[in-house]
Amino acid sequence: MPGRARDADATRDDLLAAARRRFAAEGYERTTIRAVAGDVGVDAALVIRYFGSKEGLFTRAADLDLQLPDLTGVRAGELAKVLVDRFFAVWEDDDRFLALLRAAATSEVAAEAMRTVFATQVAPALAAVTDDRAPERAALVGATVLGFALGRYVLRVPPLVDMTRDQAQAWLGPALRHYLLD
Amino acid sequence: MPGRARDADATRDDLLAAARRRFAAEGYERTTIRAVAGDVGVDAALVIRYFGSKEGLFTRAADLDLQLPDLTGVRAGELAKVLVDRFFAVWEDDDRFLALLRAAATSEVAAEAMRTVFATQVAPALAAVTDDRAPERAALVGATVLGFALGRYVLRVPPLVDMTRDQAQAWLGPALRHYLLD
DNA sequence: GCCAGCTGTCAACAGTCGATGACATAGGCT
DNA sequence: AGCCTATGTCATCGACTGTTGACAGCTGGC
Repeated sequence: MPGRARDADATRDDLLAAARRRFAAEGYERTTIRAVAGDVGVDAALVIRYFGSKEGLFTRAADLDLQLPDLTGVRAGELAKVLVDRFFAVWEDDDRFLALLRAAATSEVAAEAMRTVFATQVAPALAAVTDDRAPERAALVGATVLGFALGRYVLRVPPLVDMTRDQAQAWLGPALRHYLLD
Repeated sequence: MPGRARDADATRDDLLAAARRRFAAEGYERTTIRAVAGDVGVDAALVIRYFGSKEGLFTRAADLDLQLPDLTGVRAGELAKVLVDRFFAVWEDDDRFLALLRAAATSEVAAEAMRTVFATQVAPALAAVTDDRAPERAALVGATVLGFALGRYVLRVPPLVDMTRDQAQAWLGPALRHYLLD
């Protein structure tokens, strides 16, 4: 019980949290297993034992659950607000999203993971409010929020960084509404 | 004159072209100087002699000139078409943009270069057609096209990949118009 | 014809990385 | 208490990286 108890599950969780921070801040290639292990105060070999490989660690660290609500019956005027709220929550509560976004630019595995998020989470949720061309609409909504997140969290373009959640909602709302309903 | 003439300028150009292809396809970290040199059939040390370092090579390879036209007096209905046309040209005529986009996700140098493109090319061009909140509007237009490019060329989201230039224009047009004029 | 300098090569270094397998230690169960 | 397994460490391997300095060969000007 003194200091670190020998609790494999807790160590695994710590490693995943550290991996998320590193992947989100530095991308896939610049993140080293040694650094992640060091953050937790553990040997790098343990990471390999627990997750098999660096790719295995990433896959486990960056699995993303958007938890999009059921949009059936949501009024058109409320749609964008609900979506933007949810995306902001995903972006800022956890490092998973940023880890996935940064890595997706250079890793085919991560890009595939991102496509899967689109296909299994975004598209089905939006299908409830669009009657035609659902895949295109979902892709355009995704591109919109990805572009915003890229500019705000990765490129750090000043006007996007300084924007409040409400301002972002006011700007993105009509665009999302257009992609979903026009 | 047989085979490769000993022409330093031509070799430099070949190296830059090869570097653009590699950076665009694999990102900054996965691109090795040895591979770029190998593509041209030259020793890796020569790359260092010509460009100083890997970062120097990247900077020279990924300098981007959008050549945005003067938008003064362009009718509101034509604005989006002009912009989308120009961006498609930049995306598909050269690998510079993709190299910069991919690298910007993991390299602070590349992110800074991207911010500079925003500040010195996009924002001034758009300032001609917006009267207030020009920086925000420019940033949102940038985020829109970046998000689209990310989905289409990097993540390869099927609906975006399959979209024709005209379809993209039809979808993006109203969104850009909103960001610029509303 | 020959030398000087531009163009390019070669070998190597110093560091880092992911991954492996042998080894140590702690702690619960009997 | 004593053992057995889960947990974690250590040393090391082999490959690859950016970068450097010494060297080689071609070519144009005197």
